[in-house]
Amino acid sequence: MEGTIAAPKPAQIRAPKQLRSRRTLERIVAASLELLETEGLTGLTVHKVVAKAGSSVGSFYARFDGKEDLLDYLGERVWTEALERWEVALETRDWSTLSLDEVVEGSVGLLIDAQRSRSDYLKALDWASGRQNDAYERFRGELLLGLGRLLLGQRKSITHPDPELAVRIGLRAILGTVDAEIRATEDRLDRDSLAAEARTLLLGYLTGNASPAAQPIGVDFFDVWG
Amino acid sequence: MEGTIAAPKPAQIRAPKQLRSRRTLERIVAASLELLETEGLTGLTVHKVVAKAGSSVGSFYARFDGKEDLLDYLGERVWTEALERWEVALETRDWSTLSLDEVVEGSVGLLIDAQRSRSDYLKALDWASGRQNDAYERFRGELLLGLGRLLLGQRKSITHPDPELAVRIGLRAILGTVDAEIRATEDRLDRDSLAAEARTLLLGYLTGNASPAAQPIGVDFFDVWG
DNA sequence: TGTACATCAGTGAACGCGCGTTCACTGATGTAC
DNA sequence: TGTACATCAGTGAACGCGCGTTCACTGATGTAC
Repeated sequence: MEGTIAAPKPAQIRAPKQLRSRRTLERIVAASLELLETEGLTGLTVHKVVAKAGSSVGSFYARFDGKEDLLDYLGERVWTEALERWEVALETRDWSTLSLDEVVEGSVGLLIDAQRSRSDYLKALDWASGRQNDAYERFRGELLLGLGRLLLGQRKSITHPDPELAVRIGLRAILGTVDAEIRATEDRLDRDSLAAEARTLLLGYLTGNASPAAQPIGVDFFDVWG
Repeated sequence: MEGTIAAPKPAQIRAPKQLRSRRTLERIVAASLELLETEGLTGLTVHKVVAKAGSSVGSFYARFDGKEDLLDYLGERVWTEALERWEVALETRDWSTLSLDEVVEGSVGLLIDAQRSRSDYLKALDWASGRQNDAYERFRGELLLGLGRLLLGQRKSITHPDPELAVRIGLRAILGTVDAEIRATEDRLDRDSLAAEARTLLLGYLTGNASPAAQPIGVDFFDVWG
C-alpha cells in the first residue's frame, strides 16, 4: 500500500489520421472483444478478427505492428476506461464527511460493481491469458489503493493494531470474495446480499464490531457502472 | 455449500504396460510441468516436451491421443495428488474436540499451505489457461466443502445469523486473500502473519469477536505440504 | 535352455494445416498552386 | 475551380514458420512349447 504503480507501458499503435481508418480501428477493437468473449484467447486470430470486422489483414497491420500489440491495446482500452469510471465514482462524493461504517458500505459497493462490470472481459482475457494482465493489475492496484486511502481516512475508528495491514488484507479478502462470486456458475449470490456480507466482514475485521448492516445507504447511489 | 462436485472426467490415456514406458511417461509429465512453469502454456509444445524428456513424438502419441489429453492428464495428476494430501491433512486430527477458535486457526493454516504448495502450477496452468481448470475447481470445491463442514461443526459458537452463508463467504474471502498474496510479486506477507490475519478476519466475521490471536496452536502441526 | 512369434516401446522424417505477417497493388482523401 | 501530386487507407493472394500429428520402421520384452 505505497507509492504509485509500475511502468506506464505505452501500448502504442500507428494512430489513424482519417475518420475512415478510425472507424476501421473501432470495428477491429469491437470484433476482437466479441471474439474474446465468445471463443476465448485461443479463438482470437488476426484473420478471424478482420473477417468479423469487415476489414482486411493489410488494414490490421497498418495500425498494429502485430498481434501482440492488439492485445496490449485492448487491455489498455478496457482498463483505462474502467479507471476513468472509477475516478468519477470516487469523486462523486465527499467521503470525508462519512463515518467508517458508511465508507465501508460505499467501498464495498464500488468494488463489487467495478468488478462485475468487467467480468466478461476478465473471464475472457485476464483469467485466460496470464501475460497480458499488466493493465488489469494496474486497475486492480488503483482500486485497492484508492479504497485503502478512503478507509485509512477513518483511521481513528479502526481498532485493528495495524490499520495499514488490516486495510490491505481486508480489501483483498473482499476482492477475492467478489471475484469468486463472479466466477461462480451456480448459486450466485445477488449483488445486495453480497454487498451486505462483504460490509459486515470488512467492518468486523477493521473494528471488531461485526453487527449486521444497520441501514444500507442505498446501493444505487454508487452505481456508475453500466 | 451442498452435495458433491461435478462430473468425474476420466482424462484417460493409453496405460503403459512395461516399466520402460512408465518411466518414459513420468519423464514426459515432469518435463511438461517444468516447461509449464518456465515458459507458460504457450511454451508447452509436444516437440519441446519430448525433447526435454529425452523421448520422441512417437512415444508421446503412444500414450496420449493428442496434446489436449496431456493437459487433462497433468491437471488430473496435480490435483488428485493435492486432494490426497488434503484428505490426509484433514484426517490427521480429531477436529470435533477443538474449539471454534482452534478450528479456524487450523483451517486457515491448511488453506494457506494447500494453496501455497500449488502456486507454481496455479500460476502456470490454471490462471493461464482458463479452460483446463476442471480439476482445479474440483479441488478448490473440496477445500471449501471440507473446511465448511469443519466450521459448521462448531455451529453453536457462530453468531452470524446465517452460519452456512457466513462460512461460505468467509472461506472464500480467505481463499481470495491467500490467492492474492501468492500472486503478489513484492511486499509478500510471510506465511504466519498471513495466517494470523486470516484467522482474525474469519473468526471476527463468524463470531463478532475479532480479538487478535490468543495463542497460536503451532503452525507446523498442520503442515503436510512439502 | 532354446527358438519362434506376438506385443510393447521407441524413433524421427515427413506432412499438412493454420497462423502471423508481407507486399504489390488499387482507391480515397488531403494539399499546393 | 481545376489539375498534379503526396499521403493515407484498404485489399487479399502469397509466404513461411511452427505446430500437432502420422507412419513406416527398428529394437526390446514377454510368452508358448
